[in-house]
Amino acid sequence: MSKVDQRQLTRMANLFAKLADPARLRILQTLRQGPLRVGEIRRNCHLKQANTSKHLRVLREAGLVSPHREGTSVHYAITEPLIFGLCDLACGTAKQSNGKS
Amino acid sequence: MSKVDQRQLTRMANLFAKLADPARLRILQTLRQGPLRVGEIRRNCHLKQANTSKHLRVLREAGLVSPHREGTSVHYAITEPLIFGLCDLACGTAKQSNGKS
DNA sequence: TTGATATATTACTTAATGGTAATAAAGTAA
DNA sequence: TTACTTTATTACCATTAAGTAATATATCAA
Repeated sequence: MSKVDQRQLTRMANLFAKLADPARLRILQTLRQGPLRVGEIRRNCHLKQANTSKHLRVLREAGLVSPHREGTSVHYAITEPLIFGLCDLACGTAKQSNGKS
Repeated sequence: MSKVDQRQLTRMANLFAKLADPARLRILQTLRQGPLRVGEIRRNCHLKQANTSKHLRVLREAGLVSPHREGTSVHYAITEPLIFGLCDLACGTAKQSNGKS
């Protein structure tokens, strides 16, 4: 990361922003085992229907997950497995670093 | 990351939130080479004085950097080098994943 | 067509955040 | 003490984002 320009910093910040939500992290964690329908995600994450849809949209527009219609339901799958490296690292790092935010 | 509870997800999300700002990423990148005074950080990152101070506070309260007074000036140093693993990973991941956020 | 189910979107409120100017506080020197 | 420098804080504005209820859309079945 010796030479990172402003655009790249902004892209990195945007990616971090997508991951800066417990609900979305939970969704990603849930999808880690494989694709799921929206309803399954919603139940697993204890989210309201509209809220689930909004979070999935954020992840979808960020290119982290992708939808696949199957009848009346829509399956979502991880499209960027690299993010789990980020999640795992953050999981370890966040264990002691408890900012008083 | 097989078993992550809600608290841990929140901690992870909080950490990601601290990194979800280009100015803060730039500050961290600047400090990567070694401690710097606030004024130097401010000039290097092209930030206003108050803004620099605010971002440093966020990073400080998150436990990512720590201050050290030396006369009238204050030096800031990285206290959690692990975050650079996150930054480097995000830097690589963010190159292609361009969400339209 | 109607009805039922699954998902997405809209409108709205509330809360959090970044940037800035002005001010305060801390340290040093004279 | 006063004056100067450096950093921190406050008050304010504008923007963004999360959660929710209501509505819309899509698909299939009868």
